[in-house]
Amino acid sequence: MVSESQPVVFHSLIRSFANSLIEKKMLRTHTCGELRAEHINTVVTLSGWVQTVRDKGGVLWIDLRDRYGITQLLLEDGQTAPELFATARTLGREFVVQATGTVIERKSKNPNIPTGDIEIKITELTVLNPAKTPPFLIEDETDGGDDLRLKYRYLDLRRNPVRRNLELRHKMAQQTRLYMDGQGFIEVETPVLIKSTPEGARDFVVPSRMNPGEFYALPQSPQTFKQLLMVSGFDRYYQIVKCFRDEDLRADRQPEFTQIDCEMSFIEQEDILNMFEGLVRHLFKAVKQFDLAEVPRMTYAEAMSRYGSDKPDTRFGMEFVELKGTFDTIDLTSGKGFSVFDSAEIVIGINAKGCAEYTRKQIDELTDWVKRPQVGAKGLIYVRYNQDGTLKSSVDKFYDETALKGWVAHFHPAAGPFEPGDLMLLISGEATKARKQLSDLRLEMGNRLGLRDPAVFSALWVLDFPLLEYGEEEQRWFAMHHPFTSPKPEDIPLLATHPGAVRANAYDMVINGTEVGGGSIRIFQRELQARMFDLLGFSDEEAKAQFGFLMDAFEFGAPPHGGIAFGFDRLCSIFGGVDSIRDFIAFPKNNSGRDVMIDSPSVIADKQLDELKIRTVV
RNA sequence: GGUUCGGUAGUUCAGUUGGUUAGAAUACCUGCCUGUCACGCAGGGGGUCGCGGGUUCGAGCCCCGUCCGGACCGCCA
Repeated sequence: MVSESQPVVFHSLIRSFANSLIEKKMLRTHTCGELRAEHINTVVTLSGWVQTVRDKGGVLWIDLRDRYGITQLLLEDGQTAPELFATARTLGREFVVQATGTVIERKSKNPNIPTGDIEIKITELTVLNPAKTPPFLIEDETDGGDDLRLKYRYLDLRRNPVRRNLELRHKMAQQTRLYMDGQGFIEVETPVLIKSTPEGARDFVVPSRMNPGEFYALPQSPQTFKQLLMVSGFDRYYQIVKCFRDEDLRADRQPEFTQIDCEMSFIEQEDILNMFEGLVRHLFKAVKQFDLAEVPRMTYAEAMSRYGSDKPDTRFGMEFVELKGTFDTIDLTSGKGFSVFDSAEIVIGINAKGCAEYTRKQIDELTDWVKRPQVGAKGLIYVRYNQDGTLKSSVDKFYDETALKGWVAHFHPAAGPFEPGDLMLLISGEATKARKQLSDLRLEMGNRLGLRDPAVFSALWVLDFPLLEYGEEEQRWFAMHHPFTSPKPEDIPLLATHPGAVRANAYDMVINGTEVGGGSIRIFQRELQARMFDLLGFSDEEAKAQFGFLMDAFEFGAPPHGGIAFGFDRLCSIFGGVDSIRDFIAFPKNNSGRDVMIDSPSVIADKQLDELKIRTVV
């Protein structure tokens, strides 16, 4: 469309643009989204991007687009100057143009767009800047793949769906600040160049030129700083803050992401739960006009036994039923002996309602699905409750109908009453693994049965997480949340005897199966904090070197405190009803942590490496 | 680090058992068209089939390697 061999045209473009500036004419009097029937007969000037040109010969329309909408420009044979037609016929997609004309009523209206009653009969048309043909369609339903869209993100951001996501994000941030401010919280910025710590996720590190051989780390969260702010007496702090983790990416994980980070003093867990249930409810109301139901609470242990997950999707039931295990179980000892069940620590199942008509092929396919390495089940047992009341299972060789009827009767109402037409899917094995596998299958069945509607919101508090988990490889205990999390007072005696049984004053908020926020009541006494570090395998010296400043601070009058942090990007994506957080971030990284638009990370010059004293001399 | 799917026109994709000149849609270009708004009609241009090697009379298709991308597992206190 625009060839490089048009210097004359370009010069004239620049001249006409200059002229319009010299005439002190406004580049626009209105946006492309605001003109309505009441503006008819007004002379207006619009500027924007050419969405499309529809040339009918005797009449030609230009759809002019900006962030606010699309307005149709009209050129008509006999009414519009021929030069304007000539200019209009040079326009390509995404040219930036300015047009002046009169708002008129359309002969044929378009009820699908807000400006569809009017059009602009133009008298002036200026190309402010031509454009190359974009590599993908700038339309709601684009033909561009993810990679291409990221490479030309500035074009992708012109599209309505992505722009709307950023507008949603803006609204979420605004409403968060409104709520937090209303509750007396103060927003304090904490440093970005901080200190690397061995616990938790990998740090991004930044070499220090002035301190050769030494490195800053970018914060995984402002955790220690917000605790220090509590010691300073800022009893209600929050921050909408960038955090960094050098771990592998996912659709819902970026190396840099944003948290709503909060901390309060002189509070108990109950205060935090109420305060931030309030925040989430406020956001739903203000942004989605949705009245979120009171957020139910569930202990970690309960979540694991009912859903096999610490972040269950509670938009649908399909709860676990234990046929063998630790809770409400039945006798599975069969006369013929089914070694798989006999040797299993646990046998658990779900009710896939209405799936009894699944063919052998479909069940085989499900079996293959759970046997994939990502899920890792050894197999899948089914019991089909036929419409005629008979039962058919994959273990008919081992269990008679009476036994199977016992299983069916064992399915409690929360699992979905087991009725003719239903399909029981059972997984057995070691408890932790089997629960995880059945949880994966439950979510997959939820997807297949359309039970995970993105327009439905179900929130949940998960409470009483274990304080510690054992790392088999390292042969030591790790903090499940982080090392500043306080144990439940009544469990403190267990620290010495059964560390794995100690429950933490820690809580997560889960919405639609996604962990959107998590926090804890912190340790605020030096003694207990030192004991935690000891349990986590820190020597006194290490603890002092890593967190001495915090331990010191605890000796200068630390108040009882606790807090929570919400994953802001995730929260936005859930509000938007989308799984990926990428389209709620203006310029995200791809799956390999690369920004394909600016091509980073990239190599740096030897000179820079020399200055930083980190150059490897070969 | 691993599993898996993919890489063919600007773009999104199809391409049979290895066999003639690699197709479709859309985008782009040209012409026609006075009420379009996913405009329509007619015509046209556009390909190192990611890259390297191998098997074969013959490779988009098979094999090996490699690069890139997606989803997932590990990882993410």
